[in-house]
Amino acid sequence: MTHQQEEQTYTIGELAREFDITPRSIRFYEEQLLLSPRRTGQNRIYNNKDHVRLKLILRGKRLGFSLAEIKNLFELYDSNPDSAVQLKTMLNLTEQKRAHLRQQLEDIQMLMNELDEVENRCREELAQLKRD
Amino acid sequence: MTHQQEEQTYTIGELAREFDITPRSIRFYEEQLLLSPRRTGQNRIYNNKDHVRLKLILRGKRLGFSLAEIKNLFELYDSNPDSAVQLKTMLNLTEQKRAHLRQQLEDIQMLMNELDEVENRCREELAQLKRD
DNA sequence: CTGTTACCTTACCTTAACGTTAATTGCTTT
DNA sequence: AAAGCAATTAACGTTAAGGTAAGGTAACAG
Repeated sequence: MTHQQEEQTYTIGELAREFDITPRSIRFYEEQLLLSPRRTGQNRIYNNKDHVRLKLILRGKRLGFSLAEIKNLFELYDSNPDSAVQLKTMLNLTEQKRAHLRQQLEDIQMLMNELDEVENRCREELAQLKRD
Repeated sequence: MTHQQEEQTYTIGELAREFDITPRSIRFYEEQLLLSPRRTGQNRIYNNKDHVRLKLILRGKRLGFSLAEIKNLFELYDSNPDSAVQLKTMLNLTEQKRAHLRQQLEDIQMLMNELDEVENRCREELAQLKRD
């Protein structure tokens, strides 16, 4: 019984559609060494690991990280965590990122509050207008 | 008793230092119509309103908004909310921004979780190394 | 065989958000 | 008066993240 590892694969077009980006972007991420899909002839074939990576890339982007930063994180994550030095470096970096995220959370909180106020004022004024 | 409204003012250098950006950036924001300080002769004089605006600009930037978007938000915020149409437009836009922020919150949550895992793994490995 | 579709590469173009440099101006401090 | 400092304008340079156009290949449909 040959145990075929039927791993799922994707074409570049499929990924582009799924994540609502252009193939150009995906190729660009590869050019920047954030992805490295297999090939069949010329064509790129993406597997599950690539799929996950792409998702992470986009998540990182939404949070305002540059592709270079995302690449760094990948490299850290992938690097065999063998030396204490490496591990400590990693801890430092995660702490930096954490600080960044905390700042963003704070910003979001303040903005949300302001949006609430604006919205309330709007609603009141709308109500006023209706009353006439 | 002449009630002097001693409003606080700032030079461009003071603002730059306070917010840890360059004067160039502040002038650029003005060029993009996000600020419009008074002048004494050639020199720019910023008041409290400008100070608040600058803070908002930077907050917006940290959240990934473009200067153009921030400008739009300012204009909406400033526009006299007189017509029902205007108010409804505003409500729509705030809802859009809200969705954006929610997405970011979700992203941050997932990233935080992943950072936690990575960190824990690192700490365990460090402990391992020490034990030898 | 022709056309369509999806993929490919190469190469140049674009936009946002400043950085950098240069040349100038007006204090104020020595 | 000279020097130093903070401000000014103008203009060109830079970087990131793709967009876009041109030309080419492979598979398949009619």
